[in-house]
Amino acid sequence: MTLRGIGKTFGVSMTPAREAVRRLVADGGLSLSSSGRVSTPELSNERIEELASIRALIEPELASRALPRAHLALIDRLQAINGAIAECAAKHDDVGYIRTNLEFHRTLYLRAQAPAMLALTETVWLQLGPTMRALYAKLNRTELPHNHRLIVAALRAGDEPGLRLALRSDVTQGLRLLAV
Amino acid sequence: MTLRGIGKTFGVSMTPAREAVRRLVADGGLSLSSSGRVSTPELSNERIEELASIRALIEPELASRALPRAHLALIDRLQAINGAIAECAAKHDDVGYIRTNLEFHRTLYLRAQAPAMLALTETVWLQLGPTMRALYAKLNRTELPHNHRLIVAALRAGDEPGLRLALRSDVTQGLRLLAV
DNA sequence: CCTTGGCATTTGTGATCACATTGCAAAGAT
DNA sequence: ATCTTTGCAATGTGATCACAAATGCCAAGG
Repeated sequence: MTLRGIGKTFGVSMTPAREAVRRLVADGGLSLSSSGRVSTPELSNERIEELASIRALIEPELASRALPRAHLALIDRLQAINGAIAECAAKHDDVGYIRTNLEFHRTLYLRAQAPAMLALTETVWLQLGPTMRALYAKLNRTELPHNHRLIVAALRAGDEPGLRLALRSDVTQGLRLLAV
Repeated sequence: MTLRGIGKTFGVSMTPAREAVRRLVADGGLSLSSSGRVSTPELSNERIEELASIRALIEPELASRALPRAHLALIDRLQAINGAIAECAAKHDDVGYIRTNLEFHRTLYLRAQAPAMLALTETVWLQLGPTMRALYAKLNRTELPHNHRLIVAALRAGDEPGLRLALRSDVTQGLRLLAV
């Protein structure tokens, strides 16, 4: 991946390509080695465990803040997204699965009215991007929506501790499988 | 603040100045309005409360992870930094106070061996920068080191719940005064 | 005196250029 | 045959240029 190549790919010059790459590096999605060559960051088990811990800290808090504001229309939308996730799983569409899965979380967290927390969470997602790709390639995809159903059920019941627990499970369960 | 002015200030051209500004914007330290003009971000009470909540979530976790690795030399260094903080408070050196205060936290968190968490925390500190500046200008500075002494004491005693509590108090206490 | 319209200056963005450094590869020596 | 060295191509960085848009100012009219 060269700056000139990226620029030519998107029909722009070097300058915007450099901007984008530097921003990705600043957010942790890419790591630049010495002499500025960019590379996908190394995915050590410690790093994965750490990022999963961050998700387990912040995302239940976001869900808890979204709970009082979650009305029925939102819950229905979440259930619809769950259906789309199952559809992607059936079609073995990995990237669609990951994208829709994150859309489920983002849709819920948007209701939390906590933009800084959401931005931090998305930063963590960005850093986990290659990891998720590797994870869901070797994962049995029929089990994950179970946690999502628990989340929706807790939202309907207004069960705040259950919601936090379901989030924590959903976040850590998948990533724990990768840290072997 | 113009890009050309920043560049001339540091003796470089527009390009590196633009890089730096865009990076600060990406990290939340500055906010660019429409048409790319940079400005210090608005500090609403909700935003301050949200950032304080993030600190209250992550920093006790970092301290808890640092606790098993905190040997005596580290604790002595923390106590020395505490002395420097008191010195800055006596000299009414606001910026030195804030800088040394953050150095106290960073020194502790470095032992947690959690670079991603530390990076996220520093991002939050960056976003709180102007707020801290406004806070410690109107604050009685003789009370804050009390929490730091609690932190050091909990480290010496190996008291993990006490450490978490002291961190949470230290983080939220100051910022709560500003959200009036 | 206030408001509004237009104009000039300024500013950010994107492109292109020049240069130093790195990486690769080919050729020669052991 | 393999290792080393040397040279070239390619890449990132910083500077400068061209352009479009926005901001501020000044004047003219109400």
